[in-house]
Amino acid sequence: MGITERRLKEKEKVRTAILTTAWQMVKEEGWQSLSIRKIADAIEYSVPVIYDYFESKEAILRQFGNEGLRLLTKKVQQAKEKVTDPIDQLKAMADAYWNFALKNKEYYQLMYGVGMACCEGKKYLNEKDGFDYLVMESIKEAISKTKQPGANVCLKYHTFWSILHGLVSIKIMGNSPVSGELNKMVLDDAINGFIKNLD
Amino acid sequence: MGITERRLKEKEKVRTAILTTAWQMVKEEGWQSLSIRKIADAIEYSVPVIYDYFESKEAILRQFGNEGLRLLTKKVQQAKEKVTDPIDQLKAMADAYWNFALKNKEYYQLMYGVGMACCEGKKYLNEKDGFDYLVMESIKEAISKTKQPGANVCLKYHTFWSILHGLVSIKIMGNSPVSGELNKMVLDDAINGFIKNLD
DNA sequence: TTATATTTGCTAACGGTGTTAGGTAAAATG
DNA sequence: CATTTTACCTAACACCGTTAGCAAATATAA
Repeated sequence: MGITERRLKEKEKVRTAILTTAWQMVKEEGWQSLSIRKIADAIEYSVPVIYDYFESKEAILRQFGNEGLRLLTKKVQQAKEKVTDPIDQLKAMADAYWNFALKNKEYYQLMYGVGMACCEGKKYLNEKDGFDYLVMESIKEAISKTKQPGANVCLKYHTFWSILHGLVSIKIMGNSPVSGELNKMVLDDAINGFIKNLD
Repeated sequence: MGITERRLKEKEKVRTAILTTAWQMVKEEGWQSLSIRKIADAIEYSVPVIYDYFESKEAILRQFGNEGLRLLTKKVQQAKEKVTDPIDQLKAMADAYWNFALKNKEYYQLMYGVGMACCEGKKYLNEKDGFDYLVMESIKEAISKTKQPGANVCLKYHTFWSILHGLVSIKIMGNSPVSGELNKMVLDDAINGFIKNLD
């Protein structure tokens, strides 16, 4: 069965060629200028061939969206594992989130629709699986040591995430009048406020 | 000169017809489905006529963007004027911002590129004129009464805005697992944290 | 009033997009 | 060897923003 195997591998080759070409284009010119036709042109196939591998352009975007989510979750998890104190964990995770988003602007844009086509949002994410769990765990632990151990963990998680997302998307959109270093200070400031308020 | 006057008024009529038709479409089907051709069709003119009134589609969007900004600023200002204590002002402004964004989703999306085409951001806003000033004023005053009157006002403003924007854009994208009432609690929670951290 | 100039609006096109119908030639299967 | 499946293509459909160029109506000047 060597022949069909080679066939399968070549199909896989085309598939990855589509993805890597698409990714390269996005890195170079942004999501808005990514087109099926350009991909087809670059991999030297005709346009309909793309549709043998992906049912639509959106399917390609979904692929990247989920990939980004996986990478982000991994980074956050690794950051968390380096420390044990829940407060430190929250700080480390905020840092990791921030760094990921800015180093992988394209992923973040796609994942959360920051300045993207197609507003529906969430479209390109199956679930926000790991991240919420990782954060809520630390919050729960941190809260248990305070005067109000009955505080709503889900609410606190949502606040945490909102702060992060707001900061990141303002930064990514380039709407920020604040320069690079100061931005990191804003992050620390906001997270500090969040932590103080846990108590 | 009654004739030319009537002419001018009729030109103005077409211009506003373009805008109101566009706005209606956006309200009904979102920004992504707004097209020059559909507008032309709806106002029963041919396509190039649109270009006698607006130099491009982007110019139309800019129009709405600035309009949204003006409305938001007004709402925030009104909210601020109702109270005198700076802390209360910050809370009131946060509330006003939140309410405006959710009641005028379309404006907010356009203004800050939440799930929109064309990422560049800020594209549709001349300046973020009034809002920043209004907020910074209250922050300055609030800080002066604390132990650290030397804190960076600009940084604090940026933190404040990030929290708001994060919350709002998560809510608008429908990515939020949190329901309506809880969302308001998240806002209050986050702003409380911010205020505690001013001290 | 007539001749010229300006405005107003149109059709038709250019180059771009995602997507699909339908056909051909090569390869795999019986 | 015949048949079916696969791989791939050309050409089209229905959209999009934008613009060139023309015809008719109107306003201005002689």
